[in-house]
Amino acid sequence: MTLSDATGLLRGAGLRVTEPRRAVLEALEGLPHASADAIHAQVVRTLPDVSLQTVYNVLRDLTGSGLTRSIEPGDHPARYELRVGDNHHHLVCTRCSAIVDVDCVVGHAPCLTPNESHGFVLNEAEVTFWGLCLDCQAAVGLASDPVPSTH
Amino acid sequence: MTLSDATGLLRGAGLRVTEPRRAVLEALEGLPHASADAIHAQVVRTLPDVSLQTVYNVLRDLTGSGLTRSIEPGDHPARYELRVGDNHHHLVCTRCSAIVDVDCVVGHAPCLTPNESHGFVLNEAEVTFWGLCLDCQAAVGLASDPVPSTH
DNA sequence: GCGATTCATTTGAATGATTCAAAAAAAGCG
DNA sequence: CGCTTTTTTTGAATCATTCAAATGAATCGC
Repeated sequence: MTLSDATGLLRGAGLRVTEPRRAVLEALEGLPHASADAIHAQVVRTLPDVSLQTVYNVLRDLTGSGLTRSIEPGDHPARYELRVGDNHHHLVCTRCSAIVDVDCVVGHAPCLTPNESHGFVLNEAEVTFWGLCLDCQAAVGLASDPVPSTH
Repeated sequence: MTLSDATGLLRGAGLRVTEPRRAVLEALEGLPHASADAIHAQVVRTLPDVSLQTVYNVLRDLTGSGLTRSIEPGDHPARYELRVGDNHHHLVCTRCSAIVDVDCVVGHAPCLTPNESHGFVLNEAEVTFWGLCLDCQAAVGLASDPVPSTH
């Protein structure tokens, strides 16, 4: 993300342009699905005085303005992403917490309409797929079966 | 839930039968989707000395044994339910946090298979529907439009 | 460009859900 | 009934997140 991209996004959202805000946007480009803590760690590499509290403030404002989206998988700390407005979903690794995006299945909006809505007016269907990522499959395989079996 | 039901469930799961454990099972029958705190409040009505810590311990053990399931919608505290093993999903009210069950759409397992699994081996698809429950629709309507419009 | 006003950031502390740890009590086995 | 293992209690710790007051910076009108 270029400096002017971030500036334009902030202006467009009616937010003041500040260094911490630009830095958080830039960090999120390189670290999709990062936690506040991880974003902070990245931001302080260029702006050493930015506090974690500021990162929380910035993420609150960005999310409130629709520039970022927060996801809260299970009991993990919240993660943030730049990809907004396309209602995509997530794969979460149960072992290492890696997260990757998955597009919503197109054609029949599969999960947006439950059988019975019990009178609820729905505005979002959130889908989280839990499983083992490739790396963790390998790691678990090694741990439980260090010598590849030939059977 | 009768006393012998709870006892049988615990025995069947290989867990020792204790009063707090039976009381938590009974509480969950009357309070589906209750938080640890809410379960505790119910349990102490019959067993005043049971601590919140014990409720957490019990819920950990019950969930570990498959007698209960925990759900963690967004940043809400965890909720617990007796209904296990049928992979149902939940409607959560964004205003009052009410939760109701919805069955998985039958016939085509809609959400269990994303388009691309990115190499993940999946073992669960969790679907959370966010919206306004009936009561909160009424309450919001009243607040924003106290005199029903005739237009 | 400059100053006033509004909004952002910092610092330090508080909160709330949950977990850890050690000691006391109870469950289940023989 | 007594022994061993597991559970419960008590009290404190942890972690992500939020609150609040004071300082500092960004924008608007001139």
